[in-house]
Order: sequence, then structure tokens, then C-alpha cells
Amino acid sequence: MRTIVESSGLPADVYSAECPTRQVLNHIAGKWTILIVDALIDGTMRYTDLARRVQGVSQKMLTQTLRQLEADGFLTRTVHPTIPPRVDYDLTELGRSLAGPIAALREWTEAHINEIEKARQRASK
Amino acid sequence: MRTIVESSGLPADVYSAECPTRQVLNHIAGKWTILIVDALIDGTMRYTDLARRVQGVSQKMLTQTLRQLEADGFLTRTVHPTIPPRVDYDLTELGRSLAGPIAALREWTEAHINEIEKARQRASK
DNA sequence: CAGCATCCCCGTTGATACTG
DNA sequence: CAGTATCAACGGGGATGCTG
Repeated sequence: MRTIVESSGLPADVYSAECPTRQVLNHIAGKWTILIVDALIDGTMRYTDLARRVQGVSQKMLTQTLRQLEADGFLTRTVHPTIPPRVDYDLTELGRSLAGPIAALREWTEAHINEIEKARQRASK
Repeated sequence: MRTIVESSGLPADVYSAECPTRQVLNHIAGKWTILIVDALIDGTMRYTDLARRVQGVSQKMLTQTLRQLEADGFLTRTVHPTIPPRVDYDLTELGRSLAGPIAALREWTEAHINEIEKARQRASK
């Protein structure tokens, strides 16, 4: 089934450098996107929850990635005007539909890590 | 089902910065990896085939990504000692098992591009 | 054809400090 | 708590030229 991109009238094609799908794919393939979306599958997380869960991410990249995901419509950002402040992040319906394929990728990686490490050892000889 | 990483004895966990799965996930999330693996689903491709198919990739990044994928055991590189030279790239069994989740991601992107562009327009107002 | 080597830029990322 | 601001560094990535 072939999608027509409404903004251009052309068929969606990630292989085309100019197709908007390419940019979206690059967002999804960002260093932190997969981990963040995957972390939100089980429900709402606060900023600090995510920072603790996604080990190694800096504040800057966490914020930056979250804003990008929000702009793409994958998650919502809810600010509670309390003191101290509290911000909740939740997947949108669109985000949840993306979370499936993303979880599959995470699971694949975890399931095949031993096979990959063996291949690497063979390659380094 | 929980995988134990043989090299460390610890459970596989992409959320841990030190887990080898994290590095593999970062490879998969590389700017060109998804497109290249996806392009190989239908079978053998030569270097120039890939360069033409994956629009926008430079020779350097194409070569670099192919070598990384080879080292990870996702594809094989077969050099035919002919003149002019000819090099075939094929997914390994491991690579084909990865291609499933990757194709799902590409298909998701192409299927939802219009919804995403609408979200972006709302975000930019 | 299928690359490797080199130069070099600039965008991404990280560290650090500060704030409502 | 949940960021923002700023600076510095690193390496991803492109352009060009050359080769077996």
C-alpha cells in the first residue's frame, strides 16, 4: 500500500533524499529516540524519571529529543504549575503506534546480542 | 524472555550505557543503516546499486556503514576478482532477521507521514 | 567498478553553570 | 524539579583527488 504525501503529491519514499519521510526516519533513528519512546510504552514518565531510566543521556539531549518528539506529534508534554514544577510525558496515539516497531527493534537487539558479539570476534581476527 | 550477555554475565539491557546492546542499537540507529539493510531485503546488491538506491549517501558513508554492518555480522561482502571489479552485498541470516523490524519501521514512517506533517504544522503555530 | 586517502568544516554532543 | 544558557570539543560527514 502506497502513501501519497499530501504536501508534495508524490509517493512516500524514504530512499528519496528530499522526501519528508527521510527526515522523519532520521529523527526516529536518532541516538536517543528509540530509548525514550520505548521507555514511555508503560505509561507516563516525568523528566527525571526519563533521565534516570535512559542512562548516559545528558540533560541537553534529553530535552532536545523530547521537544523534537513533541513537534513530530509522538508525545505530549504536560506542565503542572506546582512548586516544585512537574512535567509529564506521554505517548500520543501516533506515538503508541510507533512504539510497537521500536520495541521490536529493542527486543531484537537484546535477543541477538550474543550472536552479534561472536560475529565481531570473528571479524576482528 | 531475558537474554544473558555471555561476555559480561549480565542481563541484556539497552537502557544501561555500558551494555553492549546499547552500542549495537546505536549502530542500527545510524543515519544510513536502516536504509541500507532495508535495500538488501530483496536480495544481492552491488556497491553502485546501493549508492544509486540510497539517495544522498556519500561514498565515504556508504563504505563506512557497509563495513560496520559486515563487522556486526549483518551482511557479507563478496569480491569477484574480475575486471572491472565487482562486489556483492548480501544480508546474512542474522541480517535478514533484523530486516523484519527495520522494514516495519520504514513502512510505519511511510504510512504515517501525513499525520506527522499535520502535527508539525500544529506545533509550528 | 569499487573503493581508499586526505582535508576540513560545522553540527551534534557533552560539561558546566545558572534559574524560575 | 525541570529545565535554559553558554562554551568547548569531538567526530560525523562532505568534497575532492587518486588507484588496483
